[in-house]
Amino acid sequence: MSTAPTVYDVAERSGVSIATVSRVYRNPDSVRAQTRERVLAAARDLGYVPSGNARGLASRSTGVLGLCFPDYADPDTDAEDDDAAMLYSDQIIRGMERAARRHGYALLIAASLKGGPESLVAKVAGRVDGFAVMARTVPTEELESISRRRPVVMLAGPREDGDHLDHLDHIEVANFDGQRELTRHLIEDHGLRRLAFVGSAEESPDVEARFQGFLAACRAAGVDAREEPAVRAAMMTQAEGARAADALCDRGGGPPRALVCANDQMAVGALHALERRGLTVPDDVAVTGFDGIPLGRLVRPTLTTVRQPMLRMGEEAVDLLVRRLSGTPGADPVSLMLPVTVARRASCGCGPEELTTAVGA
Amino acid sequence: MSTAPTVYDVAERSGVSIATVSRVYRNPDSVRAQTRERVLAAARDLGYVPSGNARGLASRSTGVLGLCFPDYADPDTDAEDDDAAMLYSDQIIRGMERAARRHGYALLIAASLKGGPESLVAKVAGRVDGFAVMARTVPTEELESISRRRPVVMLAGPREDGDHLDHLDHIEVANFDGQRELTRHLIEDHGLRRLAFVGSAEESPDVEARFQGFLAACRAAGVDAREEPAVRAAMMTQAEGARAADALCDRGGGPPRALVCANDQMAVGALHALERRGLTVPDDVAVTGFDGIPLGRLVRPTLTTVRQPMLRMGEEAVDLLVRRLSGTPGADPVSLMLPVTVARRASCGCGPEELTTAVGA
DNA sequence: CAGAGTCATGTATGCGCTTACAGAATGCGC
DNA sequence: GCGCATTCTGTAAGCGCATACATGACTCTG
Repeated sequence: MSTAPTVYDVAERSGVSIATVSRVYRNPDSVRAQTRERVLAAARDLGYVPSGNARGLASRSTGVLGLCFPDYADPDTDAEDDDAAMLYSDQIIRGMERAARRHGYALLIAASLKGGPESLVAKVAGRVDGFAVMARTVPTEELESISRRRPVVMLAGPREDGDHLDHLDHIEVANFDGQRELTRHLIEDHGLRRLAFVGSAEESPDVEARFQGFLAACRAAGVDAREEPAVRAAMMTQAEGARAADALCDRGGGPPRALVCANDQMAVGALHALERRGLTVPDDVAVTGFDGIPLGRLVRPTLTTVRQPMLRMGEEAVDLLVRRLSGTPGADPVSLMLPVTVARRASCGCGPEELTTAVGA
Repeated sequence: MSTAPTVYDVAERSGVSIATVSRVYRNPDSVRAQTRERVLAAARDLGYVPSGNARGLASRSTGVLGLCFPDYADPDTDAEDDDAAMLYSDQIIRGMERAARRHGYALLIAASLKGGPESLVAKVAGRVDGFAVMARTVPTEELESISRRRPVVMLAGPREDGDHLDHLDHIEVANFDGQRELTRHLIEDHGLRRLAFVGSAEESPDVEARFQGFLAACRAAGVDAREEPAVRAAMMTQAEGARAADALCDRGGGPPRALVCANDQMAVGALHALERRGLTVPDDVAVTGFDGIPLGRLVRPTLTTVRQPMLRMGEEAVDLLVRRLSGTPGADPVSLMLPVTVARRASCGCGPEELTTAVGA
């Protein structure tokens, strides 16, 4: 790995100036064909690759978009089973990559490190033309500051009214409507009335919106529901989901008729916990999730859930960024709400076939 | 998005020199605490984010690793069904991202564009400290030239002996052993003897290795097998898999007893085609794939296949790159072969439970 | 209180490229 | 063969940061 060749080396070897070398790459038509060939030949001989850093520095743009996502890795997931490890952040990545490619951008991705958040921001924000952030990955204050200088779109986190982030674009999904429809289904179509919502201890606007949807459906049907989630899991993982299910079963009055979990991972954990206790899903207890991760179709019974359009969210994010980058700077912040799909599978008593209903937005 | 603030702005605002500002970020301990605070405060006020480009230029390293992968998007896949769209490149991405994060790197990803290959290389190679390439994503000649100046690891493509690429690290999976074991299983455990291999028209070392494994198993069992794949699909997609299955059924002598497909997508296509013809899998015709994509477990009958350890491949790739970046330059090229897992599911006559056997390496 | 030793900070240069701008070639009509 | 419009190419000035080196402010010792 000797020192990499630069424009100077190529220029010298082909007997032109560095400006001409640069032109060959940036604007080929502005160089006479014969000269161009000489330059390209020299570049080939030397193994020349233009430095993205220098190029970016000089031209003030990188041609790269970024994505910061939380480290959702669920340590409970069987490491051997790659499929199950695919979470929905992967789908956002794929969606963004596709859209970015269409627009001629590459994609830089980084999960939040526990190490100082500066590292995340430095790694991503400093190297891209614009980026998307999954909610609560980066401290609000930092985002606020960064988003003043370059386009940022917030994913899956509802706009937090009144705070300083209300000037950045953001994309969310119909958490409320989806959860309400799913809950309505449990109540009206399956006749369940003792429902328990499994939320999370961490403050999450998504989870809160889902809980409100749950409450709305309960109220609409005249079902008694406490104003607080029945359980708040410490983390939204399988282990915590299992623990939550156990806790609910051990409470006075026996297990509820349905566990409405705020995400799929917890729901899968709950499924396992109930099975261990000898309870049958959905006959003894129905279980539902939220997200639509692939694992939900692999478990038995298959998991009834609300599917988020993650691929599309990634694509929309890129489209927004690109629009910002090429558009008028002062444009008003955009807020998208994407519809979700209620997927009724076996764990609520439907199935084995999957039935779906689009909801929201 | 007015002009982004720079070290100069921060320096001025906090009454220090730009060198001190730089030190605050690069080497905080070398600056007096009081000064540091002043600088950080100014940075915060201004919304300062260090330019990755300038940093990279000056320090000659980016802290970013890259991945180039082919555009595997299968247009046949139902766009609504995000799960099914997850291919194994996604798993490599995830594996690389995880490992990269552990080592303090971010990950830049780009699928090959049809547009001039220069774009791919310029986008990725020029912006990273090292990168992985999925086989045949980048023209050999270009790779050859680039890999002289920075670490490159080739994924899933067997070393091509005798060509100029034999000096770069590479990671492959046990294509031969996996396909041989799977074929042996069909012949010996299910007693099938009329097998047809569905290969691909494009030249692919992976597919070739798989075919050789197939042949080896046939020979070992005294089964008559032609020396050429029974069909070479134009592309390795569902549509082409279906077409291949139809072609085989229409040949004289009726359908074979087993379709051994070179990848999962074609196998899924074949499944559909056979169903349309009123043939039952596995009773009339057994079908097998290769890769282990999530979709394989979602189709009915579930797909017997050879699972590649993609997550691990991504992780190993990053480990290799990091080692190269920190190690002695002249070290010999490394070649890893990762074991695969034969997953026996319903489409070969096993199942409904999945049975697995590790093979190779 | 001078001189040596530390630590904190400033000065100056270059990383490899893009891009005005200026200058050299070339072509055209007359 | 001259003048002028067109190409084409070279010159030079940064882009924002890291860092070697120089400088200045102190502390400590004798």
